[in-house]
Amino acid sequence: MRADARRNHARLLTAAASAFAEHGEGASLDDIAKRAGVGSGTLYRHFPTRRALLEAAYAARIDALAERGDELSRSLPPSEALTEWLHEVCVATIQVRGLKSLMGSAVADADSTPLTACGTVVRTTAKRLVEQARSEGALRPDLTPADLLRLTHGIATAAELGGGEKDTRRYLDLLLEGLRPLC
Amino acid sequence: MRADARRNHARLLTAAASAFAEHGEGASLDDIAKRAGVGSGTLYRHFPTRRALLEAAYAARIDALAERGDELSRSLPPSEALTEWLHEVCVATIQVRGLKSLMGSAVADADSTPLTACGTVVRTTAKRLVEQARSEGALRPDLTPADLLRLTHGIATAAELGGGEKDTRRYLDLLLEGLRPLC
DNA sequence: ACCTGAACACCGTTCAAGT
DNA sequence: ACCTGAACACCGTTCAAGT
Repeated sequence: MRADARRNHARLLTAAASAFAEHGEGASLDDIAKRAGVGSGTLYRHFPTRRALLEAAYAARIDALAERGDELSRSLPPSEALTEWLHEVCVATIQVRGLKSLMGSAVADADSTPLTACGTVVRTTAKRLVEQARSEGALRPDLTPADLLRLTHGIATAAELGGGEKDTRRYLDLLLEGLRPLC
Repeated sequence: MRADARRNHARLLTAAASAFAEHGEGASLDDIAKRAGVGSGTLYRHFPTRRALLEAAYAARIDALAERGDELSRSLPPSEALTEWLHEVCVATIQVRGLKSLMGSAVADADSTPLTACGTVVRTTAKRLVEQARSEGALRPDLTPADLLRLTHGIATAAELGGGEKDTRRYLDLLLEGLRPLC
């Protein structure tokens, strides 16, 4: 990769991050190219689709979420670790502007949407946490990690329609009540 | 209202309905005006915002949903009537193209989004069904009708990310499990 | 090998002119 | 009172020309 290409790539990423933060996932691509000081063609060369740019812009945030999953599974009992991690996914979905649609397609059915890098990372973490909670008998056996991620995304959507971040815990707890094995 | 105005209004509504069905809520307004055989200014005169047009295009569908709520509350025990109605809301949200964002803003917090006609109708029906289920002791007392509508919208979102309509029942049942009073 | 930016297509929105 | 459609602004996307 040529030096100027590498530099443009980096400038596009920072420009994209701030534009998405300001205007959400629909931010103008032309504006992003301008902020980065490159021609619009250069943006398309590096990131052929809006999704590719979104994915790249939030890769670090997604990795941080995966890292948090590992931390939680080390420091808490399995079922609490899972609960807490799903809550953090909810909060990130709501409060990080532009992340929502990316998370949505990351947890969508793999047959209908091609699996994204973000999807792989998030599913891997979910899988580990779910398996640990299940082996403790804290989770219905008929739920896949993908089910849980989708339901959590739904809860984030619901909380966003309500009071925002302050409803995430309450709504998630209601859901998780239904996910426990029947008593 | 002048005769041609009334005619244009009607033509715009049918054109909008088919365009939204084909291309979702983002359908081109210019294309809708063309299909209706009117100038674009006429569309804006009748429906100043995209939301106003969406609202008008789906008014009948929303009224039908309210009507179903009344039928269900007459023919089923309160808690089943509520469950069944919420399921029908889910199914409509997923399968009627373009309806989703309208339903979303209909159940959003009234402080952040001005209450729509669709919101009023849907909330009124939810309120009656929730009150009947609650008086039977079948529902947590800390849940408002708005909470339930938001959670249901979240469930529809989750099901859409998964297998579509075939997951609505399963996901909704999981949620409703958590909404029952603690045993 | 990579970049630039003009060019094209498309869309939303407004408004002067028309009936 | 209502309609028309040209005009403007804005955006996504491509690609010939340039280094």
